[in-house]
Amino acid sequence: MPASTGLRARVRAELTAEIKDEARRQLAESGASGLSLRAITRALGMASSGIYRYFPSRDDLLTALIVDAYDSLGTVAEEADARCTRDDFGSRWAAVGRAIRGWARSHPQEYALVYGSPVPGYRAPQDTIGPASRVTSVLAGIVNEASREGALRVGLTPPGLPPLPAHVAAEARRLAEVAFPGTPDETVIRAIEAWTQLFGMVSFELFGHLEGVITDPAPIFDRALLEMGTHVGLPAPRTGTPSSGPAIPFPESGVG
Amino acid sequence: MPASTGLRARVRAELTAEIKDEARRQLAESGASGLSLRAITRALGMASSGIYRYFPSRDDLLTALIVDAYDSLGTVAEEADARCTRDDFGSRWAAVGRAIRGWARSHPQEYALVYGSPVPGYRAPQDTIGPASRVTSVLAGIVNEASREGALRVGLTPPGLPPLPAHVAAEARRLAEVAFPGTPDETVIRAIEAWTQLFGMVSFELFGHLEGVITDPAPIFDRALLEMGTHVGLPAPRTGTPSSGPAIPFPESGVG
DNA sequence: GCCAAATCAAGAGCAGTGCTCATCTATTGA
DNA sequence: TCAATAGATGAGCACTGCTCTTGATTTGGC
Repeated sequence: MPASTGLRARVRAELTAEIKDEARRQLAESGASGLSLRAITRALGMASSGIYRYFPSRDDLLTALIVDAYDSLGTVAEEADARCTRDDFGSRWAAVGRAIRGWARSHPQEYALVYGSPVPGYRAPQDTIGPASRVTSVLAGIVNEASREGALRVGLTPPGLPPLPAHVAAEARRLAEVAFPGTPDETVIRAIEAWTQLFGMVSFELFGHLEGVITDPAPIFDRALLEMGTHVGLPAPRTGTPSSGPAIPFPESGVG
Repeated sequence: MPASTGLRARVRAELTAEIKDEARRQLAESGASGLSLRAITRALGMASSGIYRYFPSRDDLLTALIVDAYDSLGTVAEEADARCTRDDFGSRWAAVGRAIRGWARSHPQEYALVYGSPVPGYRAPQDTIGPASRVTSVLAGIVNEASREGALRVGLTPPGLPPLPAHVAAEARRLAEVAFPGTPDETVIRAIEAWTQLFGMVSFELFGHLEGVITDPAPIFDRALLEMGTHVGLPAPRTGTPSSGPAIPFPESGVG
């Protein structure tokens, strides 16, 4: 018995983890609203009322799962980025995009939990905004570093298009201050567009809106990644055309 | 007593409509999983078991609401398109995009129902794919007509980018046959990108992922619409810069 | 080592849910 | 007119989240 405050605290931490693990298992096979506190306690062999000492309500459990999901996705994105050659910005963008899609496909219910419709009557607490920003930071970081090293193509607005309206430019400047230091307004706006495009496509695929429209989303997704990277001014990947892995099959293997 | 089969059938249709109306009301204030059949019957003053003669299960009611939502959104998109000058393709694209966002903002729970995470344990039946395709058809129709009338800018892939990979081109050709007759492969793929970008941005706004990132989404959304229209080769709107209406406020007013 | 205080486990219970079923009534078509 | 059918009803089942009381354990200060 090393730590005085150890025994009880450790068994509590263990049970908390077990509850979350079982919750994740049920989430994976029944979805968010199929998650039942009583079923969890039943699987763990404890009394149904006992779980409330660990998670004061169902929403609190859900929040914990959301935080974990954001963290899991954030880690995957960061690792994918870290695996790339630092100044190959096009490849980094593509790699992170593919990592996000891969994580979403191997954790569909957790993806739905964080990027689907907000759970009814549930308002995201402050705890989630920290972990939520990790993925976004990775994507923004690529654009920022490319900008800092002069690898970004600028002057993006084509001749036929009007320049950024005042409201848009103002928003871009505000955003540049907090997340895109030294990046041109046009680039900031296009980064937002690419960001929403990326998650829009993943969500459409995961939520079934590509069914009957696109037979194999992987190559389309890769092409979109390439074109959106170009759209924000990133250079093309050096290592040739990126690939989202196997064509049709993409079981539970994905990233951890 | 005019029609022999009339009285009973009409009162049944009326009650069915009343149930859906009450369901929509509850949906708007409690979300999809807050929808309770018993609460509906309570509000309608009928026995709780009576509702099952009109909707055999909760999922069937949900399906009916989904179909109605798709139809409502489809109508709004078609009307917005119809209001535009036929050969002003840039304006049509922008108008339909803004109509979609407007409908989503005034029917957030119904939008979440159809474009959010699929409700747990619920698989979309065939009934939904027809109405679901209406919005998509409007968007595709704009690109198609522009293509047919030679208003589409082609040769979109910039010098630095590789041409469409074989898999992507094949998918584009397949899609062109069913939805984009005579439209170049590059355009088809970019239309898919613009489509997912549009709904990606609306979903991010509706589901709170723009919170703390973008203060006023309307101008950004308009700019994205403009740039994505250009991305697929549509000409710029003739009527100047489009506007998504009032800056911040956007209450329940929207489209019906 | 003792003992009050805090923590935890357990079970009963409440109000709510979707859904089924037997029963009774009202409408229908022949 | 009358059997067949559709509709309305209330009881009941199994489930849910959550509360509260009761009793057993572990803790930290003395």
